[in-house]
Amino acid sequence: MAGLVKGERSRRVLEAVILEYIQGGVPVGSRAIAKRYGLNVSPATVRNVMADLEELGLLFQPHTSAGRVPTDLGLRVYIDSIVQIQQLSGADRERIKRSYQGGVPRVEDLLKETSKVLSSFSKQAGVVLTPRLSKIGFKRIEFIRLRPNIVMTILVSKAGIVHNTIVDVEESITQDELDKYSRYLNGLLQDLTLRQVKMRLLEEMKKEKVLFDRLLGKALELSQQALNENIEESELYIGGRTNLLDNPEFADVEQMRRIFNAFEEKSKIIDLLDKSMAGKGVNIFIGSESELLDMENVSFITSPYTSGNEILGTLGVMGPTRMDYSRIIPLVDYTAKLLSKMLEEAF
Amino acid sequence: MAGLVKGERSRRVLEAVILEYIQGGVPVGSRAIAKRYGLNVSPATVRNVMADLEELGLLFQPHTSAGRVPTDLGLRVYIDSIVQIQQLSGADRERIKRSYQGGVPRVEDLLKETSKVLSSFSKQAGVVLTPRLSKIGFKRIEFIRLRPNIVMTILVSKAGIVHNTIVDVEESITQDELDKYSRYLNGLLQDLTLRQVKMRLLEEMKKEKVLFDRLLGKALELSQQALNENIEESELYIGGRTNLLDNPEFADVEQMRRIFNAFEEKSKIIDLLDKSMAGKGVNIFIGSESELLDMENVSFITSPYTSGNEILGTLGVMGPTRMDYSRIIPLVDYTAKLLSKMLEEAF
DNA sequence: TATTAGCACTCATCGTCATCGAGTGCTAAA
DNA sequence: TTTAGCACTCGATGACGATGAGTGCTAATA
Repeated sequence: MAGLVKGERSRRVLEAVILEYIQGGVPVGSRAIAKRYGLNVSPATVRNVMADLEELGLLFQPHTSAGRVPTDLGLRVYIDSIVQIQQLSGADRERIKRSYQGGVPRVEDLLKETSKVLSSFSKQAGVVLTPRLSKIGFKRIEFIRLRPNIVMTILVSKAGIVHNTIVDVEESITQDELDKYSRYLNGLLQDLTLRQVKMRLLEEMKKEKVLFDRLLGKALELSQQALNENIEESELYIGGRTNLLDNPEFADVEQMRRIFNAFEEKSKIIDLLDKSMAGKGVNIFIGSESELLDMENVSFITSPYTSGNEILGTLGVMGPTRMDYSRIIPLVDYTAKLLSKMLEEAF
Repeated sequence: MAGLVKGERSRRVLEAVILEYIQGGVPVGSRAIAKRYGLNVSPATVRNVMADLEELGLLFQPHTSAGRVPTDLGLRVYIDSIVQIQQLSGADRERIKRSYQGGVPRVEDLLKETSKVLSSFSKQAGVVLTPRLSKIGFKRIEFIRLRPNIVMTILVSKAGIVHNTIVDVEESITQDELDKYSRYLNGLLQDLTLRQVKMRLLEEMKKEKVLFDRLLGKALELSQQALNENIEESELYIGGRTNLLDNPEFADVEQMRRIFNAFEEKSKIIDLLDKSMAGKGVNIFIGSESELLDMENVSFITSPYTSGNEILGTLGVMGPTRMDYSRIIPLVDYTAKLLSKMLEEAF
């Protein structure tokens, strides 16, 4: 796709149109480009180039006498082969780091804060997909008897993620019994991920001795139930939703409704971010490319974050396709790396 | 204020204007009211009455040749002394109950679900303020050593609300030690509310024996820290934000921005709901009455919910001042009672 | 005296129409 | 190959009049 645009000048013009469009949000004409951007050619020449670019599907003309607007494809080409991503300035990095001040935070708070950091530095919405429970390392399980036959299970991960469930048991159990269960399980499950824990529990349940050891059986059953639901699911933190309202292209209510519906549903955005977990480094979905969402004009810039070698989740920025990619791409990249580093310490 | 409106007919007219306005959202004229609402008077008479009501500040005329619109004061009079709140129909009650299907939920899920129920039945936004931690009953405390000098504390309430904090300790502690602490505290603190727990801890720390018992001292200190923050704060669940986008009066972006900013900030709405915790039964804030919010045209219909005799939090519906009060008031009322009943079982 | 019919008046809304100007494509000259 | 020149397109803007819903006032009526 990089070879799609033939000459240096065409590339310059495409870049100019996009930069101008990103800044102004209105179709951009040949004059403006010829004047600024020091191409040293006349508007007429620019017009010719633009006509070529339009034929290639990179630019688009809303109506005959209007300027040009980049298409999603045009943005794609620009991002893949024209724009050069510079590093974030040292000052910016410092400012981002400073946003995470304070003592040792809980992982959830760290992630929530990250969504805010992303949004405030991008002036768009920041999104952070939490790690799936199945990926986190087991630390401890507790059972607490809330009512005679209602037990709360609390799972704590190595990194300090807490997850609780309510289990309905058929016969009433005493707290003493429950304490025994948890002591037993805490010994058995050290140093596994929750996914491994789940499998381990299944293995154990098959062993013969379970048949003879009621304690064991019950403990296994209970924890199995606690793990049964949604350990493969992630949560989504969204920061700075209202920033999106400042984008003039979202001024009409219909568009806004779609976006805020997606915020409320979350599942669609989660699916999209899930996808981006596979690829390393920064990932970009431009407008219609993310078919999942019935949202035209919306782009995502995402990056997975890790701890050690394990990919835990994804974070990113959501904004209009007309977004300052050259600024936000390094922002997302840096934030992901910073978060990964902070998590490395915690996990 | 009830006596503000002199005659029966005036009241009927005020009611008619409000009903018509709630339905249509546009200024309502004398003809429409004379025709429907069987007043058996001519439009001219209605006009005279309307002029009187305007003088009283209950109606308002956007411009000379337009119909009338109720003012916030007009709505207040209507709600306080005209509208009669009927019971929710049995069918509606059934439908609401059915929304809470499924097994024993966690309290948080129950509250979150409630915000959704409120929004879906009102077609507006539903809000639920969670109980302050300080009000809930202590069940259990656990300490977990995440890293040598980082300890996670987990508080569990009787009703199964889980709250965790991270505490930074100066010298490293073993898990065994921590287990001793928690055993000790769990014995000490049974059957207190968290507020009482906090005070109890302070008392204990003053006793002489603490000076001689290092274990004791450390345990107290640790739990004290865990309780230090935000046990007087509440969380806010908001359901059905996007419903508000359907209200034509919020079509303009500026208004929308204000509202969604409030959703993101939350603190203003929390303050407002906090206020309504004092009054028993349904509470109504009409437009400018809730000066806290810089939101014209927004009303809140709220009600506290309880468990036993204790007021735990508030729930309600947030919508345009032009809202179907006669339907939503009983909805909020019933939902608060239903939730209270469900919580009574849990607490 | 309270109500109502009648009527002139007001004013937001809507469609029409002309103007304006940014931007284009094309042609011919450089 | 580039560019100056020019006719053309078309959305945006604003003026204008027609429309009609709704009013307030006055005089007639019950």
